[in-house]
Amino acid sequence: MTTINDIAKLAGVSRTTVSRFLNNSGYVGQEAGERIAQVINETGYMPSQSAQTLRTKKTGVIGIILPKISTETSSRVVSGINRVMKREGMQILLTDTELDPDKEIEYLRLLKSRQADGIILLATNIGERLQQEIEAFPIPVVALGQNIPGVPSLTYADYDASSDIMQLLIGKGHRKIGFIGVSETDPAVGKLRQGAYTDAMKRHNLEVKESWMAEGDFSIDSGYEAMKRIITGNRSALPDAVFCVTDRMATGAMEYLKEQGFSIPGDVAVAGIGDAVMARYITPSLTTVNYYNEEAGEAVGEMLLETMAGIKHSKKMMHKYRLIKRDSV
Amino acid sequence: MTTINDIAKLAGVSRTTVSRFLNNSGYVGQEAGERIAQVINETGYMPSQSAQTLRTKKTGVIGIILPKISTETSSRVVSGINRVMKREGMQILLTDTELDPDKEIEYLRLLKSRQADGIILLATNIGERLQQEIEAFPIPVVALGQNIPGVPSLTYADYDASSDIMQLLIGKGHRKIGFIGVSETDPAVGKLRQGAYTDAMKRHNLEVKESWMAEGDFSIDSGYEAMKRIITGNRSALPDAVFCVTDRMATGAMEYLKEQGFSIPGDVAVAGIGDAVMARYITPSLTTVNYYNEEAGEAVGEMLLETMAGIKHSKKMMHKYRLIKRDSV
DNA sequence: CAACGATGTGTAATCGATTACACATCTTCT
DNA sequence: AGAAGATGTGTAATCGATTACACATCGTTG
Repeated sequence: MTTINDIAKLAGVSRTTVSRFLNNSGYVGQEAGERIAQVINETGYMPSQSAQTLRTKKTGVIGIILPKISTETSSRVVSGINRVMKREGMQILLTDTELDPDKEIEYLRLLKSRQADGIILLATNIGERLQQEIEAFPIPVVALGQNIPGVPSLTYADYDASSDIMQLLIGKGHRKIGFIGVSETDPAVGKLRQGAYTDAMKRHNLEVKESWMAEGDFSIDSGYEAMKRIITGNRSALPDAVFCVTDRMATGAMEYLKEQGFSIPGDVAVAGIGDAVMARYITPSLTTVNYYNEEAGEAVGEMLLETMAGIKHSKKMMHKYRLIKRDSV
Repeated sequence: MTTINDIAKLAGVSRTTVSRFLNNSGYVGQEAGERIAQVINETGYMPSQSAQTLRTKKTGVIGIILPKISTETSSRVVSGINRVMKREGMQILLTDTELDPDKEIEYLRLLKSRQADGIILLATNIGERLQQEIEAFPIPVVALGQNIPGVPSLTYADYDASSDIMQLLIGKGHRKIGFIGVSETDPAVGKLRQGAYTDAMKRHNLEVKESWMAEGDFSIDSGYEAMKRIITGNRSALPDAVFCVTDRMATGAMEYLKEQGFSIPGDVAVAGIGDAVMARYITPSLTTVNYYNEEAGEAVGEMLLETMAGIKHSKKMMHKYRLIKRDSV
């Protein structure tokens, strides 16, 4: 590998001058500059990032901690983050916790040792230890999707969006509404969305039957199984609609309903959240909420940038969303 | 930030001993070791990656150059790569060319300056310049999906898989088979799959009508538009099947056909490639080919690891695939 | 024309780790 | 008992950049 010293030697100047040329700091003479430029071109020299980092403490890398790398939501968000980071000439270091909370801490530490300039955390469930770790953390951390106390967080409008879905369902005349959710250890998807469901039911004096509610784990299959449990457990009093907290689970639920010969939305209406690409192309097309994940990614990206620049950003902002009415309701 | 010097001071030893303790190289006394371990625990010290890299030339990071970050294929592949890299304690640096060939070179250079230990390249179209760049590249590069001369490459069985699809279509009695492809600048998806199509047609003495062929750009919409062009341009002699080179374009094509009241597969059969999640849940479910992208990711990962270890791996291997027969054919 | 600021370049310290080499003890073996 | 090896630790050079400081030259100004 060619180093700055090689360049200096070849161009007949000191490495100081080369460095000045590269960062255009200080003065560099016309002639010297040209010689350096030439040599750099010929050699294809690029400064060693690690040496630069060692001196400047800036890596130009931000870390993203994802619950799962290969989901539509993740990749949309990453894409958004990528856009703003690219603009700033920053790279992204990806890590994947596979839904294991211990790994969140592990990766936080790892990103510290890699001296990431900042970290974006897409947590699912947030524990005591996580918060403590971040508390004394030497590099800026921002969160997306979950509200983490003491951390600048950008959250989705989970409660409002879910309420809108419920409003739509009820507006269409549905009264016996079921619910397919996820574990309440997930504050946003688990708690908030379920809260919106029960609140809406109560507000309209509708009965919330325990047996109309089932829990999945985000997967399509778990939606299928949850729907099955609801149907088989309520032969005499079937719900006429089901609110699923993710599109994937809604897809599974629809799959089961279709298999059993139920018409959607005739017999049972189905709604989801997330606006997966799939949602538009399954039959019937799925009513859902679009969260603008990519924009959210851009937004946390900006948020992190500002936090890194020292701007106190601890106020959490809600992000816009859009209800998409299709044929499943 | 605490450094190795701080630890040394606190533990009352020299930084050499601390380093030896950390890497357990050389001897470290029982007592000294305990004191060091203690101090490290108390301080939460982690060695500076950049300093280590500067000395050892190893970053523990590999770069991935993707054509597009937010696609199902990309995220599956990345997930597979991630699995094997995690096992080796390596991190992943992601870059996204947004289908711009110039960026492939740009990112190659960038990853060089970041001293990635290796690079995995998912190229789409491969030019002269790219090859030259890699030729003299100081760090190991492997490719996935495209066969790049001089670079260890893992390619999918594009030709065979496409042939199987054609075989299936023809076996089902279809004779007037249309084709929705992508630009031939993409050797794998563009050329190979189209080659399999025309070869199969010729082998069976079937006419290949120019107007039955259309080109898209991977997007669902482009599949829709391509299908539209084929239908509107052939009112008198409609194809009775269409082979689409990706599931997304197949989805778009089906969408148009359904809109126009064609029955699938009754009037027109449709087949894709890729086994997108969606493929199983649209109606009718889409006949396609699963490429085991995640396993392919693991495989290139291993390939890169071996290349990094000095094992000459220039022989390209084909990866397995699986024909998935569903209801659209 | 002396003084001062602008311009151009070099010397050497520094960032935080690793590691070759040297040195001191302590065992163990003949 | 003396030599050879094992054990434990420290000194200092090194990796490739940035940057404070010093120095030289030149044009401008009062």
